Parts: sequence; C-alpha cells; structure tokens
Amino acid sequence: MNLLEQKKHYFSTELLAWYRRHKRDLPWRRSRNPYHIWVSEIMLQQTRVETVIPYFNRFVEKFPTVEALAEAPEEEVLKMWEGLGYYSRARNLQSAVREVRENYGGVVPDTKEDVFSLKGVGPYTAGAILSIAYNKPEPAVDGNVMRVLSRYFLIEDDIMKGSTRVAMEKLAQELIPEGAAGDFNQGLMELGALVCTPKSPSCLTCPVMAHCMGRDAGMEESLPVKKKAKPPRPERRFVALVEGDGEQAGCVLVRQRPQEGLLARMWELPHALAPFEASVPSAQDDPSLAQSVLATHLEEESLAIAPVAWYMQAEHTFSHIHWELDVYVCRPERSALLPDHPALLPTHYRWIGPDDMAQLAFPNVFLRILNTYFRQKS
DNA sequence: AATGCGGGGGT
DNA sequence: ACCCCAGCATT
Repeated sequence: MNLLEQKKHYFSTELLAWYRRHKRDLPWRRSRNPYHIWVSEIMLQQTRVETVIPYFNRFVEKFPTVEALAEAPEEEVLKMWEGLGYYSRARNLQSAVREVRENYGGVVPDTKEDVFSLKGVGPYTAGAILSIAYNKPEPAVDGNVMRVLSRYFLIEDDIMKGSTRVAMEKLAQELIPEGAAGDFNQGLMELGALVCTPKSPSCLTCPVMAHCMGRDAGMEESLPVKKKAKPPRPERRFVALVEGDGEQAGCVLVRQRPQEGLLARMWELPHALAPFEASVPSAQDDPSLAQSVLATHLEEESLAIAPVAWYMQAEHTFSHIHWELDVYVCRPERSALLPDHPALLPTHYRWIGPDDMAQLAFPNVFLRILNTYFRQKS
C-alpha cells in the first residue's frame, strides 16, 4: 500500500471511531425514518444545526409523515418555514413529497436515480438520504466535507468549481468504510462543524491531525481555496405601514408577493424602491420624497394612501441584495379609491390584526416591523 | 459556469 | 465588516 492509500485508510478508520464517540445527540439522529432525515437535510442546506433544531421539531410534529405533509395546505408549510429562509426549499419539499406519495406509495425511494430526481434534492442531499437513511455507500459532499478533505489531502482547487466538487465526491466515496456509510458521512460533517472549522481549526483535538497534509504544510487556515462572492447590491426602499380606520381600526395593510422569484408567495408590508438619487439615506431627507414614491406606487395598485410620519428604519441582507428600509405610517385617503369595503381591495392585499400573524408567513424583516408596531399599539 | 435565492452567528 | 453555513434550480 502506498503512502496516500495509508493516509486514506487511517483517515477513514480514525474518523469513524471519533464520530461514534463524539457525535451530538440531534433530533434527526434519534431515528432512521427516511422522511425525517430528508426533512432535516433540506433544512440543513445553507443553515446551521442550532438554527434548524427547533424548526425540525415543530415541522415533524405538525407533519409527521409523507402523507401529512403531502396533504397540508402550502400556506401552513410556508408558515412552519417562516424565518428559516430559502423558501423554495419548503415548496420543493412538499412537491417532492407528493411525488413520493403518487409514484412510490409514500415510501422514500432508496436508489440514486429516484432520490436525485426528486425536486429540491441535488447531489449532496441525495447522498445524505441514501447513506444516512439506507446506509448506502454514496458520498454526501457539502461545504464541511470539502473543507475537511481539502485540508487533509491538501487540495488547492477552487471549491466553488463544479469539477472540484465532482472530484471530492469521488474521493469521499473511496473513503467510505465497508458498511458504515451513514456514520462516516456524518462524521465528516461533524468534524467540519466541531473541529475542522473555517477559522482557527482545533487541530490539537482532531482525530486525524497526525496525517493531515494541510497542517503538515502549515496551510490549515488558508484552505479551502474559494473564490469570493460578489457583494450584495444595495437597495433603499420605502415601506408603508397603512393604519386602517373605521371597520379596519387596529389593522394594517399587508400584501402577498408574486408566485415566483424573491420571497415567492410570502406576505409583506407594501414597499417601493427609492429613486437612484435617494438611494443613500441622509439626515436631510425630505419626507415628502418617501411620501410621493409610496403614494405613486400604491396608486398603481389602485390604492390611495397618504403617508403621515416616519416610523422606523430596518435593514435586511439577502445573499444578493441589501435592503435599507424606511418605514412610514400611512392612512387611507378618505373618500378616495381605497374602498370602505374590504372586498374591493386588490386580491393580494389584506387587512390584518395581530392575531392574523399566526396564519401568514412573513420574511423576518417584516415580522420585526409588525411585531414592533403591534406591541407598541397594545 | 454564473446567478438567484434568506437569514443568522462567529470573528 | 466580512465570512460562512449539512445546496439547488435555472439559465
């Protein structure tokens, strides 16, 4: 056996033993229910374990089986996902679960082609489901795994490239010990999460430090090589907090976003993009600018409102956009188009009170604004 | 291959 | 102020 083969064998053996001693007690590790493992893997995409735990527990309690999730209204599924981000994950998961109900009799499939074909399931998640739920020897290469492997094997290829991920998958598959795919794959990720961390890795407690080529080369902190992402583009927006009067007293106006795109089908406060000249907030801002931008925007939606006063600022960063929000309290224009009769609102608009928040899914930035407002009013 | 798609925590 | 995270779909 050559030197590289020895390093590989050592890595597999030591990592597996380490995982079995040190693995965390996580909710989705308490059973091998393939549906539960699937749900956890979708939630864990781009999301930390600590964040996922409470969401996972609530989700499987409400939707314990493939059937339960398949039959649920999408609105309820989105509400359970509220705050977790990347909401297409939730919609794709439900669509895939319905596919499993129709095509596989409600049983999560156990072959690569079938699992991979499910909506929202890519190379990582397919490997995770097959190895963790069914103990099949498939690699599950995520960001953690690429970091660990790039350090241990001193791989300097850019991990953002698809070809690098494919090479890592081949390597990861060769490393899987006989009959222990699930534990080994989870061990790789566990090591990346707890020991071989992005910054200041804890090499002295690492079970495979002795043969780590990255550490030998003094490169454990500079690996993996990763091309920098583009910074998010800034957007300043004016937000309308429209206070109802008359029958709508105590309510505010919200709307549902379009079917596709950013935050698809989520609820929000009405808002409009500031003109370029006002793209940077300044102390000398003329409130009338926000008022005209908002009034014009809502007029296009057949609503007549009059901004009253600046209320608060908020910001929110997506991967690709940074929102600076200025919130203005507004009033419906009396006698104008805004109907006394709520049925005449454009269909994607609604008046809501605090109690209605429990049904509608909002992105976090609007949750913060609405909670601030309703708390202050009560 | 590049881009769109949330949100929070660590440093 | 970055950086990163148990990625996938679309183009």
